[in-house]
Amino acid sequence: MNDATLTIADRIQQKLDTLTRAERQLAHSILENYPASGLGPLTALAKDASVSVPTVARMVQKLGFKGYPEFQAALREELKAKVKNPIAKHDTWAEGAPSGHMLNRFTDAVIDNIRHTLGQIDPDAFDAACALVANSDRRLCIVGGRITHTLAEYLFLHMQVIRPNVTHIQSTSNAWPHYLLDTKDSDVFVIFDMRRYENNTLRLAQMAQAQGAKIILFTDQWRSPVHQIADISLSGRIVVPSAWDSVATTLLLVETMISSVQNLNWDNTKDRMEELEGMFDQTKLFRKFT
Amino acid sequence: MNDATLTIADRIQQKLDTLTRAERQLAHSILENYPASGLGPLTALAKDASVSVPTVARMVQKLGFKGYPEFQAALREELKAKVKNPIAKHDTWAEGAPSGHMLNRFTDAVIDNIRHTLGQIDPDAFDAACALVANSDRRLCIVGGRITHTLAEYLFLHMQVIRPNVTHIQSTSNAWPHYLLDTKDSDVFVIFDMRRYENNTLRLAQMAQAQGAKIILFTDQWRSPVHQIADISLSGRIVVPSAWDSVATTLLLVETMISSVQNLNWDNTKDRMEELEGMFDQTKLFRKFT
DNA sequence: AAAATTCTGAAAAAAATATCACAGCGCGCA
DNA sequence: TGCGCGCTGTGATATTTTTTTCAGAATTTT
Repeated sequence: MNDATLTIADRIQQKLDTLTRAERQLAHSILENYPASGLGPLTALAKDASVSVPTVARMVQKLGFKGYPEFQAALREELKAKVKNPIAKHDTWAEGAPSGHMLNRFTDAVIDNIRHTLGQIDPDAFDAACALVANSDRRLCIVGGRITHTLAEYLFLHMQVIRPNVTHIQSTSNAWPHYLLDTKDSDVFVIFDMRRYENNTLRLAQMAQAQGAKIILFTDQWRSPVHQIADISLSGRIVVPSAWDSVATTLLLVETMISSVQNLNWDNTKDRMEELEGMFDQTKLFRKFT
Repeated sequence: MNDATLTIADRIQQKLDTLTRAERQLAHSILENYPASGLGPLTALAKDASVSVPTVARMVQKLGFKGYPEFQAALREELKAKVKNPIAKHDTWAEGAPSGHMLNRFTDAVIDNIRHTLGQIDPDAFDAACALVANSDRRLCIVGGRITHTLAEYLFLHMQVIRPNVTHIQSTSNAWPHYLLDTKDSDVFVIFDMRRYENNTLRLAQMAQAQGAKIILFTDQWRSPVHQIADISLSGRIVVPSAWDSVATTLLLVETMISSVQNLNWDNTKDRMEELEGMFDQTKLFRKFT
C-alpha cells in the first residue's frame, strides 16, 4: 500500500524532518533534479551534494532500503512505470471483466504496441510512402505472405477504389514471377513481411528492386530482411500475450495510409467512388437501409 | 551529428541496421522501457535482453561511447534535460509529427474506438463465444463479406492451426450455398458484417440459423441486421477521420479471441503447431533466422 | 563548562561491476 | 560438403563502487 502508491520523492519529503543536517542537504540535492541524480553512482551523488559517501549510504537505509543499489532499483521501477502511465492508466478496459482477463491484457499490449510504434515512426518517411502510393502514374503492386496477405488484400481492396493500376500478389503463390516480367522502374511495391519472414517474399523483393521498382515495406519491430533493400520501411510492434503475433498496429498504419492517400488524390477518388457506388447498387449486393 | 538534438534512442534507432543479431535484440530491450533499463547495471541489462555481458559492452562502443558508464552518464543527462522541459508531455503519438498529422489524428480515433468498444463489451458473452469457437466437436464456419473477408480469413488462418474442422466462406462468392447443405445444428458460424451490410451475408445467416447453427457476429457499432438472429454479437467502433471505416478495433477483438481459444485447447494446439512447424521447415518457405 | 551523545567524514575492506582475452559456434560462400 | 569469417558467450582480470570501521567534530545535556 505505502510502497505501491508513494513515490520515492514523497518518501523523502515525508522523512525530511527526521533527517540530520547533512542528510537534508543530500535530500534536497536528490530532489533537485529527480530522479536523474539518484541514478548515478553513490560517489557522484555524494560529491554533488557536498556530503560524504557514508552519509548517502546511511540515508537510503533510513528511507527503508537495504542499500544504495536497492534504492536505485526502486527509482528505476518508478521511472519505468511513469513512462508507461500516460495512456495505459486504464486499470481495466473491459469494465465487467477482471484486469487479468484476456480482453484487458490483450488490449493493454496492443495499446503499448501502438505507443511504441508511433513513437519510433518517421513521419516524413510515412508521408513519402503515401505520396508514392498515391501516384497513379506508377503501377502499384501489393504483396503479402502466408498470413500477411490478408493485410495486403485489405490495402488492395481500398486502393482499387482510390486509384487505377493496382495489383495484389501473394508471394506464396507460384504465379508471382509472371507479375514481375513487366515490372518497370516506375513501379511501386508495397510488401508485407512479418516474423517468420518468407523466402519467397525476399526473392520477390530482390527481383522487383533489380528492375528498379520502389519498395515500401510493412514489417515488425525486428524487421524483415527485405528491409535492407526497401526504400521505405514502416515497422510495427507485434508482441502480445499470445502464441501468435498481433498485426493490429500494422493495420493501424495501413488504414492511416489509406486515409492519407485518399486525401492526396481526392479529386480522382471522388469520381471513382461514385462510379463504384452505382455499380454496387445495380448488383443489389448491399442493403440500402440499416 | 550533434549530440544536442539526437537522443540516445534516436542513435540506437539509426544504427539498428549496422548492428548484429544479438545487438539488435539488446537494442530492442533497451528501447522497450527506455530509459529505465539502460540505467541499471550492465549485468542486469544483459540478462534482461538474454544476451551476454560483452555484447552490451561492444554495442555501447559502437554507439560511440567509451564504455558502459559513459553511456549511462549520457542517459542520465538526457533524462535530466527531459524532466526540465515540460514538453515531455505525451500529447502526440508520433513525436516528430505535428498533432494535426494524420498519424496522430487517426491513432487518436482508433484508441478512442478501442476504449468505447471495450467499455461496452460483455466479457461473459465474449467468453461464451470463445468457448463455442474452441469446441472442435462443432464444425466452424467463418464468413466474411466484400471487405471483411480479410478479417474472416485472418481468423480462419489461425483457427486452421488451432483446431480441425474449420471452413472459410466468402458470402460474395456464389459457392456458399453448397457449404450450407450439410450444416448441422451443432455448427458454429462466425460472421463478419460491417457497414454497407451485405444482403448475401444476411441470407446466409438466416439459412444457417434455420438449420440450427449457432451464430457469432462481428459487426460495427450500428450492428448488422444479422444481429437479430445472432446468438452472440460483438460490436466494435469503426469511426475514423477518413472516408473509410476502421476495422482495427474489430481486429483487436479477433486477435484476442484467437489468443483465448488457443489457451482453451492448448493441449491439442501444441501438437498441431509442432506438426505445422515441421511441415514449414521442410518446404523452406520461411527463413530460419534474422 | 564539562561530559555525553550524536553526527560526520576519511580511509580501508568487501563486493559488485565492467573490461579483456580467447575459444566455440553458426553462417555464408565456394 | 568443407572452409573461412565474424559473431557470441564463458571465464579470468582489473576497475569501480559500495559498505564498513573508526576517530574527530559538532551539538546537546547536565
